Amino acid sequence: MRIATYNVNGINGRLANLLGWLGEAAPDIVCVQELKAPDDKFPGAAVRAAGYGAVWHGQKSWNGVAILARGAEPTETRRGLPGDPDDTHSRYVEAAVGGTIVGCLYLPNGNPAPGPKFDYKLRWFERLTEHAKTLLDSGAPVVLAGDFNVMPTDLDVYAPERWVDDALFRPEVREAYRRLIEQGWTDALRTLHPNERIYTFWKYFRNAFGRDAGLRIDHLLLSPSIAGRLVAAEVDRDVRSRQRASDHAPVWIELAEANAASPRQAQRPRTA
DNA sequence: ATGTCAGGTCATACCTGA
Repeated sequence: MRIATYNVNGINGRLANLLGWLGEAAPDIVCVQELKAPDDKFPGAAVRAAGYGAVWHGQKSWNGVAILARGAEPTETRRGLPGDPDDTHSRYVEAAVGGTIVGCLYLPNGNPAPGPKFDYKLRWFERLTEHAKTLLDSGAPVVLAGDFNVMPTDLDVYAPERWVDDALFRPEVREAYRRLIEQGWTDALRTLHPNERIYTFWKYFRNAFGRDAGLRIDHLLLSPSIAGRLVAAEVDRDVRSRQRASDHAPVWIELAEANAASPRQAQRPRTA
């Protein structure tokens, strides 16, 4: 089973790009961020025609998240994080797909820092971490995927010294990410590629992609009950080079099939 | 500071967020 996360940066403006990639990569589940469209402007018919069921939580102009499932209808289990009824941003949607709980998130950018936007980012991160603990405690197989807007370490930034005061890299934010991981989550890409420079985002400015001046900010986190099934994790870099591309590339993981006969299966992938 | 996008509007040229 392949699960991807892709910040599309406008699902309608870049629909052809998204559909092209879906057709080639055929991921089983896709977490999409930055729809930049209200619920009634989500291109549900086109997504369905591509073979995907979907749940979405849209918003006019900004934010917006969706979960796509190939040949299946995701069952929505939550929209919006608990902990702040006054939060109007559409940044979290969660669904069950074939026994796996998928949380799709778009963590606030937080710039400029310091400031109210940065405060909101830190509060949102805290709410995410609290909810993540609840998910872990359930024991269910969970994937938390999306645009976290945080580079976890120096290895995840082309020029760390230039980003130390940025909301995506300030110590408070890296610390928040570390606390989340330490609950027991597995950062899929970093686990399979511990020493590689891997980026998922390149700014549109100054030929950032051409210079490979990138950031790793899109992450897939696995609960312990599913982490043992991780067999691959990659970035579809080529997608970033295309016409009308998002500034993010899709990131995907491959999970070995769960043993249908024993739902509480082993923590390690089975070998032939 | 620079740069590039997409979406939205007191619209055909700006503004914002990223």
